[in-house]
Amino acid sequence: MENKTVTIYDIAKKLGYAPATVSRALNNKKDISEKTRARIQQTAKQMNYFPNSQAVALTTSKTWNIGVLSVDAQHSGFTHYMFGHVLESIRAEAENNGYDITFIGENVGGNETTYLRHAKYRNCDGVIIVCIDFDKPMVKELVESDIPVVTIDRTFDNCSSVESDNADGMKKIVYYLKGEGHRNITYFHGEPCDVTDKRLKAFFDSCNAFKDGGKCETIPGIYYSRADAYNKTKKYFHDTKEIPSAVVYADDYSAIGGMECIKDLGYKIPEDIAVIGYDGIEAGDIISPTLTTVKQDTKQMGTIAVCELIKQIEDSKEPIKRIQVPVKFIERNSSK
Amino acid sequence: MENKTVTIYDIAKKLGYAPATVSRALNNKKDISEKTRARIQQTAKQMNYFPNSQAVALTTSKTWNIGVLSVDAQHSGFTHYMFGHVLESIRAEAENNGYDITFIGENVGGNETTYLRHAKYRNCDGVIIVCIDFDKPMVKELVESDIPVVTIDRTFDNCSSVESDNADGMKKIVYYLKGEGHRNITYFHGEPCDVTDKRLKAFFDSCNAFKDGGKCETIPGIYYSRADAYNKTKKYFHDTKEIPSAVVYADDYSAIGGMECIKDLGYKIPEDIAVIGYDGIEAGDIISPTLTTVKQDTKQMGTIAVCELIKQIEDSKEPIKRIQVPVKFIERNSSK
DNA sequence: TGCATTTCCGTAACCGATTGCTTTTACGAT
DNA sequence: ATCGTAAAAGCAATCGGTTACGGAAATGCA
Repeated sequence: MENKTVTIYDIAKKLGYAPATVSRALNNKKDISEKTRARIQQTAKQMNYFPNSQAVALTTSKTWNIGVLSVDAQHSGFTHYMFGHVLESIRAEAENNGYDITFIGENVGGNETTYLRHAKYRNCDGVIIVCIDFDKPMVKELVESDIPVVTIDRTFDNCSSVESDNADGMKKIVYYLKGEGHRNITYFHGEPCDVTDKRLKAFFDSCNAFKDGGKCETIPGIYYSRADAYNKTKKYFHDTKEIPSAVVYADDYSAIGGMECIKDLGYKIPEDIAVIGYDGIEAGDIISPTLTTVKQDTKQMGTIAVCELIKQIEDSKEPIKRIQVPVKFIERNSSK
Repeated sequence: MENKTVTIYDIAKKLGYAPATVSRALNNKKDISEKTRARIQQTAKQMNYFPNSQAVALTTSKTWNIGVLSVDAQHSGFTHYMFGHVLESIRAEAENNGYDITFIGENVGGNETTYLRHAKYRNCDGVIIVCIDFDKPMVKELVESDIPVVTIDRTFDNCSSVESDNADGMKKIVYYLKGEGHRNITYFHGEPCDVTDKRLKAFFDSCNAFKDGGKCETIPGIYYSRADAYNKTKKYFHDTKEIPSAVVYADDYSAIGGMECIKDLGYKIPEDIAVIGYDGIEAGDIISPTLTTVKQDTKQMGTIAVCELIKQIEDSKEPIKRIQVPVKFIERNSSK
């Protein structure tokens, strides 16, 4: 087994060229004859040469590495439904473009750092941020740094963003329910954040667009918690004077928790109460009744984020963009 | 905004020392007085210095980076239930130990490479492999290289491995079913691979341990496919002469698909037929009836793999180990 | 006080590339 | 044959650190 890694010096020595010449040949630079270029490339291949990424990065200060900052409320990482799917899409698209990804964390080598320091330590060419708590000072520090950044589901003044069309998603839900004749709708929403704000606004705007005298209520809760949704629902149904005919949840997990409660309370879904979730998780199609929901296009979100970031990396004058990714309403049995 | 990154040369110049001295001070080396060490460390901190990882890696050839190779049959990446959870655990534990992770893929910079080349290109200190197709030549090449490797759910001669106790998991299932009085059991298993082989062997061994004249059958299929499980189940129930009283599936998703079919065929679960899955996905607790299953300890698996790998990295004489991670049987309503 | 050690720090080579500048070579024109 | 110019290749500095080696100063001990 050939254990020693071959460098451009080895190639140079073998062929009698200077290392610089080898470098030029391998990088398809000018100032080199076709003949030597071919010779060098060929020997490089046959010697199984590949560049040392650290050395390249040190001189060119380009690492072909993009940082990913992803923090959710429960710190579930990849196992978070939305983030996991977006991250997978990011990974795949990055790989297609020759980039590796590095997860940005709060500590490096055992001692704490900031996200920015971690990103700079690894010399990330750019960073994609997808997280709940964009208002954390550390996140802002990164966003405001000189590293190209693309954010997902949140906009900042100085960097591009990719957003799921949250307003439209909620609008689709409300218009659907109104179309089905529901007047009183209650929305159990998630933790306050950009996404939540947009959906809340769209919820009220859409409800108000119908002058049907219906009541639209919102109850605060947390994302991705069956238990929380169950408890909040129980309390709400106990306290409220007027039971709504339709309930919207922050996400599908919450919707599932909510449905459990609603069933336990003796209501029939969808006959007595229609239930709608958000996200489009697989389980929505498994449970009974199957769950009406809004599916976010996580694939697109990740792909677009990477493409935009690469543009920013390759051309610092690339204009900042706000990109909306469409969502899809999926009607299933929990609402009809 | 301070845009220029500070180097040890900046610190050296500012304090009037040689760069070498600064390096020694910051790395807590010998040959330096306590006084200067303190002075240098202090100024380094106040100048917001942090090392350039590429430069460090270039000289020390240690990158604090571990590669992760993870390929599943459907290429679902993080979104694969088992792998996603194991990967998250790996990521978290790596971070705790100061390592970043890099996903090893088949192409770098647009052109194809082997896993080994990718890992060497990034100079990974070590690699963790968790995948379906360990027999791929590229995987073998990596396993047999001089890079420390830890495999998950598969053993090789020359590297440590971490395995979920698949034999015990299946044994628990069979012994449970036998205890409940089931004699004929059919096992719809996944694609051929180490894991499948171990479970199959345990299935037969366990069944044979009971001399009750029961029939135990196995049907090949694929992992994580509701549709496949549905179809295989349908065909099996149609073809078989003797309907089994218990059915075991390769994983929980398959079990869910299987249950749909069984219900569609008019059988009651668990009264007519008991169903057991494998993995312990969240949905198993949501569907009805809730799914009896064997939960794999993905957290432990990832954590242990990282710890073992780091030991290998830090001491090349660290002995090779075979580590088994216990599983947990979870009895729910689909079997009782 | 003198000499042998330590202790502390600087010099310089090195890791593996890239690139501006210079030199050599080749070639066509005069 | 001479010169000018362009093409091809080499030289050497550089990126930001680490570390073997050597020298000076400080210390120990007699």
